[in-house]
Amino acid sequence: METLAETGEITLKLRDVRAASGLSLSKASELTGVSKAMLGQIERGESSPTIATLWKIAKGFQLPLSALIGTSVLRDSSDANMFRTVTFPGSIEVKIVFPFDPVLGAETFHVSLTPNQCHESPAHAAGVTEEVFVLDGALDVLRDDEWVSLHAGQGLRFSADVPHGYRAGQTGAMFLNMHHYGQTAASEPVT
Amino acid sequence: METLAETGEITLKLRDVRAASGLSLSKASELTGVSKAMLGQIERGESSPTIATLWKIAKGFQLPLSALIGTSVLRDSSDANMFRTVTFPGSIEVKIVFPFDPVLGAETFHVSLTPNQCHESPAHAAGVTEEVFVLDGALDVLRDDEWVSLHAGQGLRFSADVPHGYRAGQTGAMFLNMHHYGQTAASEPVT
DNA sequence: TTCCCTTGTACGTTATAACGCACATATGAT
DNA sequence: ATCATATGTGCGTTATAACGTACAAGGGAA
Repeated sequence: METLAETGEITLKLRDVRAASGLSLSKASELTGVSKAMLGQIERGESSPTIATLWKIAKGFQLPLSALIGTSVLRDSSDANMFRTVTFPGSIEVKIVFPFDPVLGAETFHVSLTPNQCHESPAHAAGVTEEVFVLDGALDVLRDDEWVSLHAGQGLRFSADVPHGYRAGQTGAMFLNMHHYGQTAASEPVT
Repeated sequence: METLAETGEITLKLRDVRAASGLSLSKASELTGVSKAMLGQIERGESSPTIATLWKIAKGFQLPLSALIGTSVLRDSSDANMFRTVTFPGSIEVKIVFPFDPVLGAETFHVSLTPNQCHESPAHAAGVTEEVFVLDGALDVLRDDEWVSLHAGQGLRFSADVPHGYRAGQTGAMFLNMHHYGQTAASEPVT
């Protein structure tokens, strides 16, 4: 089995997490039930832990597993990218509310539809989920070959790995559209 | 080391994933580079794979790691849980727009604040990100010891692992509040 | 039926994850 | 300075993940 050093691939975020919590290896050991020797080796990339022990560690630190596997420190995208109003050409008017963040695997758009305007969308990649929250007007969402009617203040969550679509009512519609992509940790090897 | 059968804990979704793709153990083996014997044991819960091999599998199937670890088939929460108006007692009025989904690791609330009402929130777990989208009124968000002013139609994304807070303007405020937890898979043990 | 191929599982071996303990190096106190 | 405690790393042993091969069971096709 290859080691992290040999493959040059990413190290788990364990060291960062532990440093952040200010715990020693010993404390972390009794907290997680994993020997401190093992914890040390994992931090140094000398060992590729089992998901069982990874789970113990995450549980001990009360963190989700993803907090350990991905690289990527959460960067604050609020300043630079906030309120950017890049608008897609062509059919519908789309503003970027929250740009895509690889850590979250999510992005949010603000979509405006003219009265009775219809927009069809092909199937996205597997595992993609969309959320729709209607801000104003009436909106029909095509999900599983069925149109679901929504009005302002209502929301709908659905899998976007099948063809789907949006259709505004007679007064047009404005809605938030969140895209959730599987997870991003996936883009980097772990050992 | 305990086995899945002994601890009664969750099995990885490998069997489901492979069944869905219609591949045999042999095919899956040469696709992922993991021996078919190992794949079989993992499916039966007789072995707790290393994250290294888990990564190989995910890579072979072109899936994110999260597709293998969590349980939880993506359930459509649109029908049953939509518009549930569970309201927190005490201070602020919160409605659940999108309930927490372990697959997405995300949830969305609809929060209403009375004029000048203020709500402080302690630091959440590491890796938690919040997004705020103002629907109506004026809202100040405390982020990094600094109040950021938002009005209707604006959004703000920030790390929620530090204390933060919300303060409505003189006309009150309504806003969507999205919580992104790292990833999910965290809610269930893996071996 | 018999042959052939594929499915998934069982066995024996090797590689290594995980453990407990001991050690070297701090950092602090008296 | 010495003593004390705690840090992180190295070593030897055990448990087990991972491999390769061999095997029993289930189809087809002749």
